Amino acid sequence: MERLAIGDVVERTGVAASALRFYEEEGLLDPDRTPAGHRRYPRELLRRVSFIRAAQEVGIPLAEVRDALATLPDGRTPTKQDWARLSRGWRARLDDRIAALERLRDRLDGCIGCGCLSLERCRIVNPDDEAAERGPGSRLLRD
Amino acid sequence: MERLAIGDVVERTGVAASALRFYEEEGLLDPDRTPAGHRRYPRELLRRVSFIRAAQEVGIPLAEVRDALATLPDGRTPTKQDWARLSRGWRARLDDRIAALERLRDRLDGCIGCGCLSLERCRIVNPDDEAAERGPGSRLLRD
DNA sequence: GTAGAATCTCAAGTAAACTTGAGGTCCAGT
DNA sequence: ACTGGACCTCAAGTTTACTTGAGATTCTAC
Repeated sequence: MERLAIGDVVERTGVAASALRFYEEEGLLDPDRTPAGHRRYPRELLRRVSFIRAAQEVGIPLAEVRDALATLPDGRTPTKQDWARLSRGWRARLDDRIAALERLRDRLDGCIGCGCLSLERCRIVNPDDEAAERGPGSRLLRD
Repeated sequence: MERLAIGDVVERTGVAASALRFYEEEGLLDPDRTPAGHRRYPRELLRRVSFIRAAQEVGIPLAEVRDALATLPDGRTPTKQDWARLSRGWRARLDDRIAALERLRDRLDGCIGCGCLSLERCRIVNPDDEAAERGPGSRLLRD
């Protein structure tokens, strides 16, 4: 069984058939077809599916995932190095998101203490501790 | 200026007027009205707006924010303790999300090393290191 | 060789969180 | 008094990521 039917891919990946078809429509996957038109997924495509789903967990939109996948060589099966390259850029995104949430959490800690969320004083609402009345007006959560 | 016009709220919070009206429609805000029907936001509502936007940053859907806000006492202006209570439950959510992203990152580190995303061996794709061929089939990213 | 499962395409629907537009009203300054 | 900007409502549109349904075909097993 070198090339899997869509149902097999559903079973192995947990990704719904409708989603697989959708990814194909969006240019993220391009399975072979049987003469009758049924999709056949070479095993290497499972790797793509995994990449797509994992990227989604990190919060990367499909359009960007498509662009990333488009940088894979066409013609040959991607190598470990190819995947590693994609994963590296992706790890940076993860770090950014984690850092942002941690900043938010730290500010929140201050707020639990004061219970305020006050425009003038609260650190989560007004991180820069900017005076509310002067300057261009305090914009909340500008981060 | 005890009760702000919608434009003032936009200026102070950076939240679009259309979004403020939307939040109202969804039951998250309930500003007063002038006799002519123009919205007037008491300053305390700015705190709600801040809470809503901050919650959004943490990834909490509006429906849940509405439910949280609904637990605030109606009749009296929420106290510091009220806000602190909401913030605490909210901090737990943040911790969960951070932890999930960190787990993902750690697994990703292994994958950058191996460059694989292989169904059988990759830690990000198959966290439990389950043999792919036996059992109910390896479900990816089940986490 | 036929029933039932699996698959196909294409169109439309869903959910969240807003935005945009049309058409009309209200208010502040000159 | 009048003009321009701010505001109003209500309906419809947008984006992302899919799901659902209808109607037709194909494959698998008995």
